[in-house]
Amino acid sequence: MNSAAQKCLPALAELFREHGFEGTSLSMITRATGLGKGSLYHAFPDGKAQMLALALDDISAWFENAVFAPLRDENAAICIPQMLDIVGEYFKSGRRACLMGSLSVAEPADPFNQHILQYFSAWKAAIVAALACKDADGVADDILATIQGAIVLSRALNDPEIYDQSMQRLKNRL
Amino acid sequence: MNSAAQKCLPALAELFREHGFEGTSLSMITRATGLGKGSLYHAFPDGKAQMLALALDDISAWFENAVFAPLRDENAAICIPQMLDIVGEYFKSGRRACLMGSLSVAEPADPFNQHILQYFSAWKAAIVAALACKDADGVADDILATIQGAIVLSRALNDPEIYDQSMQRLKNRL
DNA sequence: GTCTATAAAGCGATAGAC
DNA sequence: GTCTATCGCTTTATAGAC
Repeated sequence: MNSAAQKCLPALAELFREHGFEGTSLSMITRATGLGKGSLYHAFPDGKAQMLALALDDISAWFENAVFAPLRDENAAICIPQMLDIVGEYFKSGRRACLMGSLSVAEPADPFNQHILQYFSAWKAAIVAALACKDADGVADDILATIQGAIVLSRALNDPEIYDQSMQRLKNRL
Repeated sequence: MNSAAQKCLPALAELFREHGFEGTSLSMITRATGLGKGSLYHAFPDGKAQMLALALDDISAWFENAVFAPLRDENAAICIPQMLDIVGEYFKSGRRACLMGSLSVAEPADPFNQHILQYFSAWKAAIVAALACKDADGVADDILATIQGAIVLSRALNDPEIYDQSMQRLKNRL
């Protein structure tokens, strides 16, 4: 993949986040990236589906470095709350949707289910490894579900405080 | 609204749930409902947007009767777990997405934000009234976020048990 | 009230000049 | 590597027969 393609992946992710896969048109993409259709198809020969697939890979890579890796290096009591802070910043306290999460509840799904499954599996595995306690599996599910649910609810009620307060309560009960 | 329109609202909701608003085409709708375009535009003069709007109203009405109303009639210790069971059945342990929730994280949103806000506000208010305890607001957010997050996660990991176990843990900590 | 036919616009994708 | 022009198709929506 060339650097022009690499550079526009964040903009693509943002579009898919806000409008979904079918709701994001090539004309929206040319507008947002400043690249014509010719350039886009030079960078992404397989078209829109590849744009989403690579945007998802880009997101996974970011999480691997910024979220999953640190969980393997420190002890749970410290690193889980740290993770929640980093993730809260990434999702802008729920103002920003989770692309992986939103694709898992709607959209064509089939071709991208693998990306989504791998993302959440890797995240969960990293949390389980950090916890190393009884029912770590259940607690990890609880953490991930609370994050995803807080995003949905704070967006639905248009109130980022709901996200922050949900994370505070999550920290308290861990 | 005529009865033919009323009758096909559940089928419409199911389509929008699985494919999103933009991902659901009129040809998919004619196939799923058995109604031609002429009939559809007779029932829904304002087209696809009205189909979604009325499907959302239909969902809200169902929740009002089956979920919100019972919360106002009984005491919290009994009715909250009962609500979780009814809702779990409705969402088929996360196999079925929440249309309101999925619209709140993606899609055109703007025209439908009001429906979504009202749905979650009413649900939250009913829970708060049933709880009648300190920080009822926070606990209600916790309940709603856990439900929404459990749907996202169990769909992403393709494992309905995650939904059921999340609800079990939620009951335990209430 | 339901159908078929059709209109107008936008879609994803391609070709070819530069 | 980026552009413009264009293809073929599907989209939403409408018109009019029955």
